[in-house]
Amino acid sequence: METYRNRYSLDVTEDDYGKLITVAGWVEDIRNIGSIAFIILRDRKGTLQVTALKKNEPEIFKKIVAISRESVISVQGLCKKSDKARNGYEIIPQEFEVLSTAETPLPLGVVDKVESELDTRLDNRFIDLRKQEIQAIFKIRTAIIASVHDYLRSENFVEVHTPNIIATSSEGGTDVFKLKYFEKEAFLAQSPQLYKQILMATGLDKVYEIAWYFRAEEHNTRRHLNESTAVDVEMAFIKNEEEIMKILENLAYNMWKKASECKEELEILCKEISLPNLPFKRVKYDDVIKKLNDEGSKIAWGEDLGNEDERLLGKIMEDEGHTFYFITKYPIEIKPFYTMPEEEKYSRSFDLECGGIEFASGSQRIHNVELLKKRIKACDLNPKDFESYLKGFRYGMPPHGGFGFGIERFLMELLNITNIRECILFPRDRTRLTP
RNA sequence: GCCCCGGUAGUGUAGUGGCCUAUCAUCCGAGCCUGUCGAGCUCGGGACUCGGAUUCAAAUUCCGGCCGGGGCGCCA
Repeated sequence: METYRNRYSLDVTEDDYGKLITVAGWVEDIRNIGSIAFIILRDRKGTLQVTALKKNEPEIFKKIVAISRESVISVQGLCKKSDKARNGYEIIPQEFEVLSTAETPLPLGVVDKVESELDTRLDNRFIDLRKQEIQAIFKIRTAIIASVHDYLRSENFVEVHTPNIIATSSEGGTDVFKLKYFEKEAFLAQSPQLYKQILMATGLDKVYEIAWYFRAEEHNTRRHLNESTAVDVEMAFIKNEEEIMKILENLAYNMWKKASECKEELEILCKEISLPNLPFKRVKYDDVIKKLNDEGSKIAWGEDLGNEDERLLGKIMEDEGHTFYFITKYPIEIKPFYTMPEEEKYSRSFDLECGGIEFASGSQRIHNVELLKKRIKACDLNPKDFESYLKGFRYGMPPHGGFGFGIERFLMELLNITNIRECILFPRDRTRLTP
């Protein structure tokens, strides 16, 4: 054989009928009927059938019926029109090569009639990902990320890559992963927050990063990962947070829209996606508290929304016809130190929520170094630990703001996936460090 | 970090002191079968998370470890 593959299963057309073609992939199933045997061969596009008759090709027949499921093979054969085969054609093998033999039994069935637990699937993620419905999640993920690049570049954002190994924790407070950096102590970045802010002092004005977030919090839920990804955006010369919210809602809309265009994948997942209306509803924190209290929540002003409250609000907003909505003007005391205060007790901050789940969190930032130091102290942190960050504010820092937008959370809500671990290839959670 | 629940063949499960030489399906192996497509049929294979305790007797009760699931807090 000159090549292992010159057609994918679903790319075969009527023009190929009667011709020699070469296909390759994984043996999904073998059905040996005695004098005739079928192989269901799977590649990234779908499956096709290889049909072998014992009397015509006894040698190939013998090899075919002996192969184990999920082995990798390449087959050259006659592409024959057939009403009995699902794709309308089948391959009559002339040459047959086993590229890799799968051991038996499989740790996880690809097309078995029993479900497997998520833990088993994650332990054998490479097999789990052979399922088209699992692949569909990541194909949609690719499409979403492509839309992030498309949209933000169309708005003249510059893509950046900031360090993941950093000297101080990004936002203080929450747990960070410690590591040894030669003779020094370092941390894994909780987010690119401090660096994307420093970049606002450069004149790049608009930056974004598809960033890794590392969080050492010992949570054990279906909504949390210790290593996750996000779209981080920061932009300068803004008058207020509304300018950032406009970018965010357009970004979210574009991501949602792009996902809705993944017809094949959505069909595999049996999902339908309807587009939200722009602009998204803005609700002030004060009004959120009122709404929640009216519905029986005991939340007091000044508290952050708990999980139950977030879900309740999601329901309330849904009833009012809003899937996506912003919660704005949070009390300054429940926001991180870099958040721009407003009036006495509020802040120029916002969260983007969808159906009771927080997708993104952002704000206008403080650009005055003295105010920033004051806020750092007020949050029980030491300005000395933030010296290299603060330096960026001393030699000309324009007003700026931005947000972080969790990609896995977004996918989860988009596709109604109940466990966030399904939305990332190799999840890192409280106990999982492999694969 | 706190609380609740669980761990039985490769994968999923049934079994809550003796009916267990542990159920069923899937899977794996052998055989039959010329159109399968959740193929069918026959035969075979394979498991009680680990350590300790209670008991005449433990998959089953108790204690501890390990592993897993869920919730809360925190967050994205």
